[in-house]
Amino acid sequence: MSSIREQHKIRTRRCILDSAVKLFSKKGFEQTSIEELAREAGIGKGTIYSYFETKRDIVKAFCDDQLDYARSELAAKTNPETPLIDQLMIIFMADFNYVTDHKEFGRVYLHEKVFPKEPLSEEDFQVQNDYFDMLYPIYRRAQERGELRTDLELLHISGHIYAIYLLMLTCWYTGMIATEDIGDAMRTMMIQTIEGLKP
Amino acid sequence: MSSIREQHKIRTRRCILDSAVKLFSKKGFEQTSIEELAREAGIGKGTIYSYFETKRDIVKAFCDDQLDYARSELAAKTNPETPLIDQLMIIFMADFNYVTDHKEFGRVYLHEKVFPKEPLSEEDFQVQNDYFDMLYPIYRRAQERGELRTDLELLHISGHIYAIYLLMLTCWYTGMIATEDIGDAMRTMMIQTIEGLKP
DNA sequence: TAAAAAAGGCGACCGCAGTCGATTTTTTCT
DNA sequence: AGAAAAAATCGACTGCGGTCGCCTTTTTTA
Repeated sequence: MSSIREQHKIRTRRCILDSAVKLFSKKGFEQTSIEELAREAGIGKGTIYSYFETKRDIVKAFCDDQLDYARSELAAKTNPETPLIDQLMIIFMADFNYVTDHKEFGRVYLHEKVFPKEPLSEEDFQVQNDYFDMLYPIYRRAQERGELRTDLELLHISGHIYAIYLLMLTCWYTGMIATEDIGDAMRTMMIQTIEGLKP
Repeated sequence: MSSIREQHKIRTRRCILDSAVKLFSKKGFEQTSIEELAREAGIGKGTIYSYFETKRDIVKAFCDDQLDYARSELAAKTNPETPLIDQLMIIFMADFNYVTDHKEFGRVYLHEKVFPKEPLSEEDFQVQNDYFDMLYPIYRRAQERGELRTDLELLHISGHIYAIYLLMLTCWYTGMIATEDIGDAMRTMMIQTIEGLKP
């Protein structure tokens, strides 16, 4: 039963997130105050805190939604029979482009997700697992085609690729690699990952 | 010429850092206020800001000092003729143990260093380069012994190993891997890095 | 050595993230 | 429908990070 109250809550939540995207993108995360955000959303300051626990949680909620959506879209776009490296590039460059397009959001989100203050909540673990679940079939298929070793755990393969993705992110945020060079760098490192460092 | 003023400044800076270590370790970074820190150090609040630009910079300064020291110590401890994997484990587990012993410091430091708000300053780049310079001889020697491919750039090799280190850090901070299992996990992933994912 | 200049120290003050109790709106009960 | 309970909204308030201009200490100048 979707009462007036429930509908209203959903609408208010959306409104807060929309206002946040607008203001954080325009002025930056730190430079936007909660009061400003409340004004933009047409509600009181305290109300925001009954929807989100902290300012950073607003970013987190938005990014979780976006990634969820982006990844479901993506599943349809990748052809599971193309070479692994090509699939990886499509998947991770999509994520990466999202970050470069929303630098402020990405930074706050990554701080929370990669080096959180407290261990991940049950719910956050689930988001992480859903992500891995999406990738496992791709790796398994690549194993079947003989592109990946079959004596490795899928978890370790997933982790390894993710590590390279993190490396690319930090290289970009620190300014070591320019936006336009990321594609090449990512491909190089992904290939190196698959081939190994050993002669 | 080391005037009264200069000596006093050095002593005050040390005092701030010592007080910070004490309080941040005991109560946590966010839970310690600058006023408290100033009281502990026996100086005024404003004075702290003539030594450090922000609260996080205090952590950054401390960690930079510590890592610098720890790495110089380490150079002496590793035998360049032992197998690469053993050298890597000694180096990266030393860094890692430092982080597990100073979780709060590590977290703030990693946020700044891995996903900074602004691209790294010239000075911070230098710290990064010094670190790489320390590792290059190790990789080069491993290439000469036939443990690593010689057709790869040292930068890419370094980056790859660093990526695995970052992965271990995030697994620990998110609670995916317990402290006592990190050693095994790191070794597994390092070996996988060297061997590659390809059959 | 006295005065001028420079550097350092300081805490009241400002703006903002987050809290809390009072108030309004919606739902449930009779 | 009306009363009581529950949920949601709100903005004044609190505590903290960071600033700024005034005061003290040290150094330089003459």
